[in-house]
Amino acid sequence: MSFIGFLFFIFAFVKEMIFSKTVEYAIRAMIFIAQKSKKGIKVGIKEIAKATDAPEYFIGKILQDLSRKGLVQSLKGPTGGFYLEEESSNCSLADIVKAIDGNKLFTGCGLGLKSCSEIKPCPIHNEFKKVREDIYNMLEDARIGEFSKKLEKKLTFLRRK
Amino acid sequence: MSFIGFLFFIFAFVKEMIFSKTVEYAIRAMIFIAQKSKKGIKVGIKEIAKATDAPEYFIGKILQDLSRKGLVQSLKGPTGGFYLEEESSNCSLADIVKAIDGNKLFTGCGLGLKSCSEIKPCPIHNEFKKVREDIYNMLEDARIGEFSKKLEKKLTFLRRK
DNA sequence: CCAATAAAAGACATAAAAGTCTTTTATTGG
DNA sequence: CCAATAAAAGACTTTTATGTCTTTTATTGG
Ligand code: FES
Ligand code: FES
Repeated sequence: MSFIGFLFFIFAFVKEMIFSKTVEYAIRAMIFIAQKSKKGIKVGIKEIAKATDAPEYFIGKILQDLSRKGLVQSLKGPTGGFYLEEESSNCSLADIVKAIDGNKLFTGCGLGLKSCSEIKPCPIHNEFKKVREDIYNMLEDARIGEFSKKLEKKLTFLRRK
Repeated sequence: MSFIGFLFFIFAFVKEMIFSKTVEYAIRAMIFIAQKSKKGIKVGIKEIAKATDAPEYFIGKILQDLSRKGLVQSLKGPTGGFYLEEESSNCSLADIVKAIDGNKLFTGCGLGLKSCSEIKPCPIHNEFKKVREDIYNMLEDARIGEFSKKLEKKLTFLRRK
């Protein structure tokens, strides 16, 4: 295979993840904001973008949306930025996914039938349903505020160099 | 909320599934072809599109691709169509996903870090890894040929009216 | 009040996914 | 051989996701 062909081969494998880019950036940003908020610090978009390795303007749009929906708080002007009130830092990753992409991930049919149905199930319904519920539980159990300690200790990361 | 607002509310919930449309159509089509192949019948694109409620030209493209990759067999001309050789009907859903979208779904980081890593894990690495493995096992255990009986008995469905 | 700051809002641009159509090639039965 | 058939190939369009830039609005400290 030629070198160019090899590159195509590699890029062919850069697709299809569970979450959209928007959701990925949103979760990383929210976890970062939560960490700073615990110290009473508000953070600006530039800092968030750097810390989470996300496109600056894009993460701005996403947070603007989450802000309208009340999942994150913000303040304009000098000393302004994004932060989380006590209640918001208890929000789950599932809440973020729902706010951005709705319930489809948690209720939709794995093979794309118009809806998931117990009565007229698709061939993988039972197995898929279980996985879907596992995903939901994982995201519902994960609260935005709970990641700070491990991040501080550098046991987990929001970006990779 | 206005009626228009309500419509937007509804449409906001039509996004973000685990599989791409391409993968969904591919799996439905492959299961259908397998069912017919057991009876020694080759099926054309029009019939596949109808039976699986997929866009005709699009499923054509998808099967063309899978055919090049050897996951499905085809024959041109009258009495031609798509069919599965014995070996192909033992192929797993994981094989189909891999052929179309690569390994990202099975190996990628849930929060979109450049790669998933045990050494520098993202905050949800452990939980996500488990879910990811469950998805892989579900798809690897499901063989294309094994769905025919339930489809015949109308216990499962490839389309919903 | 004012200048600086930072998010909100809205318009715009690009890339990728999804879907369609037309032409070509292979196969078949007569 | 020939006409009909059906997939392969390739070009194309549309839609959605992703990403960028510019202008407006709110807030602050001096
Ligand atoms: S019907 Fe397909 S997952 Fe339930
Ligand atoms: S590092 Fe994110 S899932 Fe492994």
